[in-house]
Amino acid sequence: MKLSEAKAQFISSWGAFGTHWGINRTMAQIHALLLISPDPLTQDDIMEELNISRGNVNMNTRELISWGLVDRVLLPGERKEFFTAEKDIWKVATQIIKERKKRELDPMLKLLAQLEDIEGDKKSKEAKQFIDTVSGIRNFGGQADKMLDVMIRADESWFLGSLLKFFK
Amino acid sequence: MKLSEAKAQFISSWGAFGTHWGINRTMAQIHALLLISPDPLTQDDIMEELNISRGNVNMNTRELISWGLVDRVLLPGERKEFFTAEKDIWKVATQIIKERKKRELDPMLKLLAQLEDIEGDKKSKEAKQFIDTVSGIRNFGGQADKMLDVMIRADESWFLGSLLKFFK
DNA sequence: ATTTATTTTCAAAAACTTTTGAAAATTCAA
DNA sequence: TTGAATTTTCAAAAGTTTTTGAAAATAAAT
Repeated sequence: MKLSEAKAQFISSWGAFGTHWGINRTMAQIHALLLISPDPLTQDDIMEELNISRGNVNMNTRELISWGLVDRVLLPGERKEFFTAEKDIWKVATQIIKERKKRELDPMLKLLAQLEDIEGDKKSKEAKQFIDTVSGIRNFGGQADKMLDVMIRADESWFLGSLLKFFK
Repeated sequence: MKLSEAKAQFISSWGAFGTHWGINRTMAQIHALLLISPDPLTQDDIMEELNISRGNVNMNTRELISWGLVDRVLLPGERKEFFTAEKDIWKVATQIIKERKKRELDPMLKLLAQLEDIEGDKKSKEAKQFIDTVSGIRNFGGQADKMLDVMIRADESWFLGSLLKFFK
């Protein structure tokens, strides 16, 4: 496979996979493009490479920045802004986990805590199943939360090394 | 909070969270409803509880069944089909991980393997960064894949117990 | 074999999300 | 300042996904 072909494939697939991960297609494509670009790119570079509008690039680069996956860089002597992506995949994964935990898991656990104490008859079959389900999810979520906290704080080599030993 | 109110909240939030996890809103709501229902429900029960059409219930229950999260049950003496959800949250999580691994991670790793061997000059800055990025993702994904395999096979108590010791 | 209950299908409608592009705002240099 | 380059915004258009509901198919009872 030629490099140009492989690049196009990578960008398009990363985009498709992104949609399964709560990230929209274009955002994931821009991310993919920046991941394989050795040097920072401008808005215009991205527009041209991916054939998308200026507004679209602007909106999605900002979203990538808010996810902590992309940085704006200013090159000396250049008027335009450049964008560059974190290349270390462990850091990328850690950052995504951190954001999703904050945006999804933490609010869910907060809500479940509230739902657990309901008024009135807790002896009915209905109430029992409700409380059981909610507390089951809350427990599980709590464990996951702790585990992710450790992962986020962990150093890559320490973590992967230990995990491999653990699962060997 | 009253039970009815808490139930409605749970269903609606589970639906909202589902959308972040590659499951559509209604599918997640039906799942939530079944999770908190002590007894199996019919298509009509679900239609009524969630105010959605028959076609919608039919489509989404089938999808839930294909994810292995819901079962069709036939109650003796009843003409209609009933639906029931697996209530053990560890099994639910395991099942979701298994399906997503199959649907997303495995195909991605397969593709990345193909992209790694490109023709021609592998010394250019462009080619180097591309190969680096792809192999980085592939490595990371490979580790994740192994780890998830172990998790899927693991028994809850063994797994959570060990993990807690490990992360204490 | 016919009727009745139930489930499935799927085309069209509704709802939702993403993209565009041109105008407004901002930034920088002369 | 003023003007050119660049970035941002956002309403409307395009695209995508989900939902509906009625007709077709299937299954069960009489």
